[in-house]
Amino acid sequence: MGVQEVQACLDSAHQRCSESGLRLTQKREQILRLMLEAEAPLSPYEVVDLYNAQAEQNMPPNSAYRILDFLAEANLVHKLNSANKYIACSHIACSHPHSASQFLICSQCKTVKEVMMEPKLLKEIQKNVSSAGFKMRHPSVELECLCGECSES
Amino acid sequence: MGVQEVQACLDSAHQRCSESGLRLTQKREQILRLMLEAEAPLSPYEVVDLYNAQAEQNMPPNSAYRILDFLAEANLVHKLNSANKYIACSHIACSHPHSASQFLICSQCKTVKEVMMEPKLLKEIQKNVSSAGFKMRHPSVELECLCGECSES
DNA sequence: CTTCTAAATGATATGTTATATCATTGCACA
DNA sequence: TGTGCAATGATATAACATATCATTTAGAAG
Repeated sequence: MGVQEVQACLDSAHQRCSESGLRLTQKREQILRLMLEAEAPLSPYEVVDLYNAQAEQNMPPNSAYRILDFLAEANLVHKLNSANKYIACSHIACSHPHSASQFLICSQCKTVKEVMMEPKLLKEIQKNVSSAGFKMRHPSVELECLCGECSES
Repeated sequence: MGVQEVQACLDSAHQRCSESGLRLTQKREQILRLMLEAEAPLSPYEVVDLYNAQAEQNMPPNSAYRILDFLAEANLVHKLNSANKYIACSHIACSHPHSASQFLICSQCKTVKEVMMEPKLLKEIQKNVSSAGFKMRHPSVELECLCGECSES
């Protein structure tokens, strides 16, 4: 993601936060920037290492956990439960609303692709869920895959 | 699951393993029995504790990890990646083939319900995957939900 | 511009989960 | 009944996650 795009995301993030009364503090913004630039899923400890290397500071792990949780709550990053990692949302700067995401996770090289689910597909899944007496809490799906490159080799 | 059902699953598991050249050793069978009786997702360490309590032995954690991995490879238990837990497959003793599973995981009380996906639904998901150049490796889906009871309170 | 307050972050310790390495046991096969 | 490989055990330690309390900082109120 280019510098301008990152900046656009940060601006948009600031706006969305202030609209909903959330505080996008300096640290949180720094971490969000880092996630946007990474464009790959990062664990809290990886975030710590990256941040400390870049900022020559010493963020404790619990801060990284807290900040990532905040960003996930604010829908600025997604939590990939199956990998215990976080990845920047690829639609922060978009203005139009989005359907749920499918995360395709290559179990070999760990790249992640976020694709949209058709509303119809989401509805079908939710139908299964509700007929079992459950309610979906987080309309996203993580799938264990092989990416194009890895499935060739 | 009743005693007879558990036994039927174990018998079926033995047969399936010998057919495919896998060794369902005594330890592995004991762990599988334990998982079948539990009917709930268990972490490797929970398996260790249960086993040690029942058998008055002292299984090291790495053995539990290895055995659970084996059972998952053999499709006798499912690995729930989002929870890092394992749950006995609810269809070991069935003779007919099965479609992929949807695991509905209550994020509050942690109960899990395994429901089947209609082949049509699975196909749609796979279509999304392949049009992104990926291949599904494990046709199962874990969904963060609230169960009936928890969504009431 | 201060002062107050609550939220955010830091420091520290420790609990929990996962894995690496090597020794030992046990089962299949000759 | 040895022999060799797979399975398991023993041990240590790495990696991950969280709990608790101290400190700082940002925003509200005066």
